[in-house]
Amino acid sequence: MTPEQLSDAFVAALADLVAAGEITLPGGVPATVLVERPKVKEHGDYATNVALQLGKKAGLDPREFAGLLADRLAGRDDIASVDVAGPGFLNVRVAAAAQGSLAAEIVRSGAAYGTNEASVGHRINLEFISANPTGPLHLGHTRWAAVGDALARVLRASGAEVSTEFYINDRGTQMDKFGESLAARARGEQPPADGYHGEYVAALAARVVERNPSVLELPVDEQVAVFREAGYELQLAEQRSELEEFRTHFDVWFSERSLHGDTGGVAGAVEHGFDRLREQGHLYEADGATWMRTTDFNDDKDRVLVKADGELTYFASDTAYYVNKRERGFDRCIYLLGADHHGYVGRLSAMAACVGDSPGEHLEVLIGQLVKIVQNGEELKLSKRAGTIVSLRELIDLIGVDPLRYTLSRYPVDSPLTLDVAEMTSKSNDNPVYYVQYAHARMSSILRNAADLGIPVDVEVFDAGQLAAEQEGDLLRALAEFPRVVARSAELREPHRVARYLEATAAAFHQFYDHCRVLPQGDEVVGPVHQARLVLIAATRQVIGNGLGLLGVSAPERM
RNA sequence: GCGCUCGUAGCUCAACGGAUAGAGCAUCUGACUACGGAUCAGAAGGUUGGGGGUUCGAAUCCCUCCGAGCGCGCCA
Repeated sequence: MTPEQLSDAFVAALADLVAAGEITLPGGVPATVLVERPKVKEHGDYATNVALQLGKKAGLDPREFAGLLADRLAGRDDIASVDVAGPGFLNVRVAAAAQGSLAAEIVRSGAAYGTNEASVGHRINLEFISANPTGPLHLGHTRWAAVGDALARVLRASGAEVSTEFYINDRGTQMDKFGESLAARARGEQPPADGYHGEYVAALAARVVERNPSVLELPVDEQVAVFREAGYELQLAEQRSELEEFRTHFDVWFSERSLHGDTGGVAGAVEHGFDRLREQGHLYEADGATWMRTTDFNDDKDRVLVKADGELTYFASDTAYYVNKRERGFDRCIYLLGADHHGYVGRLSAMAACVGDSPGEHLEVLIGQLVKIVQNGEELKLSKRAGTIVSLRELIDLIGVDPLRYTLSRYPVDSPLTLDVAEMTSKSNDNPVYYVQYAHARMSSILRNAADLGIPVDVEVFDAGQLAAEQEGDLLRALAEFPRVVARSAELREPHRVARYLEATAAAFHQFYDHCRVLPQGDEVVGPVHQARLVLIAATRQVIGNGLGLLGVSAPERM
């Protein structure tokens, strides 16, 4: 029995009580009842506070109200007991057979178990990382890569239509500084003070020269353009391949230049955005510049779109990009931004309002706190010689994709984070990723052994009533939670819930394993218990595998 | 100065407004004739930064103070 089915049972009971005239509910019968897993075992398999919530409305003492509900549910054969506890909680114990049948359902569903309908109909544009193509991706970007990609997977599993996008900031003065820095390095000179200084600049410059052997024979001002464009191409290709290696896939790589018609991509996008603002009455001219009146919507100050010298601001591009996203049919545009960009949230929200949208609904900003990484008690910051923050490349080499992705996605993004290299690379239980993966490998091993013994995993001969041990019940309840965990992760934009859930479920498995023998020993004859437990193992392995998949982490057969 | 985010065990972090605030690490004690010990069982560790308020009930919501990080360009 799943929590959803129990919720339906409560709703039906409420409707019955109303129909029988035993209670009155001024607000009507709710569509769902909140059913949760109690932390304490004594409180049953499931609990609900529905009587506490509705008791007052019904004009009844919560305990009395709860008692009426308990009587209604007590007769069902899938429910073993319903007790009223404390101020009016209802504690439910599910019949063993009803609990156990879930294992067979999971095996039948396979990879589809956990998918749900919570976000069906949502067309979501999910933008993250969006780094400048002027250098390597670093630790901060890596956090967004792991979290953003996991979020996309969780949203899709909940039925949403999702496009992941990387906005390439390939326009503006930093690109020229980039070109100047590369050219200077190629000539053996120091880059300009406000240019790019990392060691990678010299390496990149060398690659550009390799591709364009005669570039240094050009006049200096022409060199810059060649270095800028070639460096851009090389650096972007590196970002893309590293992200693919990190299993973070973007559906769309969106060039800022394309908004300006520079590459013919979305010609007139900026002007089109201005038209929208003008229609809505939030565009004005002052001091030779063109402004958006974002203060109409709680921004601190109005924002310039076209500078007095005729140049467009970065914010003008962002506005055009947002309008473009909306016109591509996305009804929710989600931005993952670092804490150092939180000052941008106010103007983004105001901008959405200025073009006629509702911030918080059409435009959603997730702010992530900063990450630090320490090794041997010291912060890994500047790989001094490279002059760059620790890069995605270095992180993958040092830690590995699985531990890196898992570790970064098991924390909520709004918590500042300190990672320890030793912990992430440790192959023991101080490293949650191995704890979870080990459970998967262990179950795979049992299933291999069963196959060797000629014992099939057969959901048809499966007798759910055999799974009556305490650890089996705990494990089954954990498995039943999976779809709602996925749904909630999607709704709250919190993929870390999946990781936490996997850890709890792996623990439930290990405890079950310790207590319940799955395969027959010695001369023992294969019996219903063995067959039932094999189905339970197959179901658990499926759930752990599905969950790891949502985080983009591999589920190994062997370790 | 204004604004945003964050303060939970020694450390790193969890916890739809729910019942006795939970895990891992570190510390201490147990379980190997191993379906994979990368595991399991147990001990110890807390005035959820302080103080008010809201209610049946607050780590969570509101106010205030303290502390930390970040942001406040016709930069990108």
